[in-house]
Amino acid sequence: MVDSQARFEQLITKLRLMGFRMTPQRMALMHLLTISNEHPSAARLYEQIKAEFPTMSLATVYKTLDLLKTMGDVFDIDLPDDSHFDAYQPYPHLHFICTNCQKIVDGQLDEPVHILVNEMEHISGFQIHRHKLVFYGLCPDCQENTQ
Amino acid sequence: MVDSQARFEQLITKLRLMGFRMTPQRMALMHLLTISNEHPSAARLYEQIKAEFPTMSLATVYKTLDLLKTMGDVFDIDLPDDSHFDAYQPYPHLHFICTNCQKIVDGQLDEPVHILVNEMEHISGFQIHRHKLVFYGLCPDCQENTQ
DNA sequence: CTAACTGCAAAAACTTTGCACTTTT
DNA sequence: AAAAGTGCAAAGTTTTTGCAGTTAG
Repeated sequence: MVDSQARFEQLITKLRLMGFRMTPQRMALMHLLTISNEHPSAARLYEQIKAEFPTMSLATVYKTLDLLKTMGDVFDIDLPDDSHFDAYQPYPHLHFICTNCQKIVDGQLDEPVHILVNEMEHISGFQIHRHKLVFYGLCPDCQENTQ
Repeated sequence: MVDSQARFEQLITKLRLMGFRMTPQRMALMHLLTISNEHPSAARLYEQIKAEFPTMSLATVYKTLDLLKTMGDVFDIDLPDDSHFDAYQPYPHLHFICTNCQKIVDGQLDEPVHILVNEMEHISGFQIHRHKLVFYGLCPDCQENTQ
């Protein structure tokens, strides 16, 4: 277990260094995010903070989450943009998403993934039926163009 | 490459067998989904179909997507429900989501994942910075209770 | 003191739903 | 002919935005 208090303070230090102000609202949200193992929705975060902090607003939750996302300290389990559908393919597959040009590329599944899934079933005790593997990074084109 | 025409026909057969009717709107949507490698949003699907099929409605796109999702032939790259945030943790990690009780459980990353990521970088040519690994299935509790 | 942040309320974006009409079987 | 599906329009959700007022630095 990682010391969440330490992570919390580390985050605060980082934001201060970057010139952001430390408001009680931000503190509360960051504390909640670092201290808990849950994966709350924006609305749930709002409710929890509001309980001990009646002046908190949903808009501020969103604004702060945006800030943290931009800085890479928080991320959605969802994709950043809108929903993208993927038709069934007879083989399970995975996705590469370029963080520069937003391109989504399909990948094939092979040996290492099967090994991974088996291992994960073993570790988690879950009966795994489906999985979603997404890798973010620079695609070959964008690697060239940003050099 | 898999024969997408075959997948298309396979899907149609499956739906017919299950007693669903084959409307031109459904055909068009299913064709689009199986034929392309893209990962379109609902709105984009709607636009594309509407171009050659002016009577298509967004509502029908959603209804059909729901149907296909329920049958497991299409899935969102996003999570089914609302966004859930995850605070930065100094170590990258993965998630197990129970498809019965919706519980989200964190997992640790270890050897097999590092191997996987290296392999994926190699295969895709992407410079991978981040990844999202989500496994869906029945958690231990729900495995018991559904037996 | 002033630039940044909050919180309201209004707007935008996305998805779902009800119901009369149409179409598949 | 009957059951299922469509499409409209309205409602529900979630997220974003503008701006006046407040506050951290």
